[in-house]
Amino acid sequence: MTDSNPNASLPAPSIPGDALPPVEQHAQQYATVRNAHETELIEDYVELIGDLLAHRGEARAADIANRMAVSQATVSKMIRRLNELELVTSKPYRSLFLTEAGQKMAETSRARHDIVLHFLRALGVRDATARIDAEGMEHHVSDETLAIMQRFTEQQQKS
Amino acid sequence: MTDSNPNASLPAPSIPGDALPPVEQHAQQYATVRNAHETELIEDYVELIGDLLAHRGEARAADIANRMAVSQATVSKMIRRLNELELVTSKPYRSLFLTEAGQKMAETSRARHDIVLHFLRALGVRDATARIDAEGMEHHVSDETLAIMQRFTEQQQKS
DNA sequence: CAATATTGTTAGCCAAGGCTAAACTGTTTG
DNA sequence: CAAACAGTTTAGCCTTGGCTAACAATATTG
Ligand SMILES: [Mn+2]
Ligand SMILES: [Mn+2]
Ligand SMILES: [Mn+2]
Ligand SMILES: [Mn+2]
Repeated sequence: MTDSNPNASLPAPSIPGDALPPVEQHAQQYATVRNAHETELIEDYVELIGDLLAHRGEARAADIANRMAVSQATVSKMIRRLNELELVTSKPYRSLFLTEAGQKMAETSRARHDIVLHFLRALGVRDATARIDAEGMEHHVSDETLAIMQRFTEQQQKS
Repeated sequence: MTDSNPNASLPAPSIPGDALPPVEQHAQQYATVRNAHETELIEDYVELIGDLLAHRGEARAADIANRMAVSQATVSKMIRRLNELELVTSKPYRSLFLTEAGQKMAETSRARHDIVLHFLRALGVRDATARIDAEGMEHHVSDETLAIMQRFTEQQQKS
């Protein structure tokens, strides 16, 4: 479990900027990222479906495919998964709806996404860039950081 | 390519917080994230190998497995891929080295990672949290945002 | 220097998330 | 109302990134 370092007496090659974190902490970093990637896409689907329902009144597979730039087959397969996870309900060839759990996830995801987006804009990032960065960053921001981002944005607006 | 909205005369359901972005822009958001996810793991491996070489003098598969909390088989398979991509050179049962291209990628990734990490700390995020968040966020931060983060950190340090 | 422990590789499995092509359903329109 | 069109599903393929189990090579140590 510890690093193999059979020859610690070798000269330290070049000055290391920062030391490596302890193995357990380092491992936690990567594990958390892998974890986030497991739910990331699910969250984006559910969030998008929620937005389509709110703004358009319905969520069709074709709209999702267009907005995600993905084939309709891919969306169809994903919808089956969302159904199995009981996040959406759907009848064949019909529009989609969110379950209770789905609505909750959509709301949470949307809120987090907005905090990150507004934070980036408050930082001075151009809108188009902020939107792109937020889409990826949102899934990797802890609650702690999220709270700090929100505070920062509010402060910015008061000035 | 446009949204299907066969009944635009329906009453807009609830007040939408923010409008949906235009389809093309929205699609770009998701496409950029998918793109980042293709190179993310490669970058983390190369960066870690570079760090191990710098701080430990050698990069062994077992160290990578421990630090990433992943099986040795997974690492071994990945190393074959990195070899094919000509990012590392390796002889069976021996330590790893980075090619020219690999060193360049390691340097770039490390620099980006550090900017994000230092930014989060400057924002007031606790170190352990900042490290975890940075590991995921680094792959989703545009050059524009990166530059702004760097400036912010420098400003912070001057006060 | 032989036995043991550690490290690395290979084979074979699995799930996720893409794709295309083909078939099917539902809607619009001549 | 039949035909054409648009939307949806299914089947089958591929790559990535995990895993375990079995085996092979190297390193350590009694
Ligand atoms: Mn997202
Ligand atoms: Mn990500
Ligand atoms: Mn990194
Ligand atoms: Mn990373």
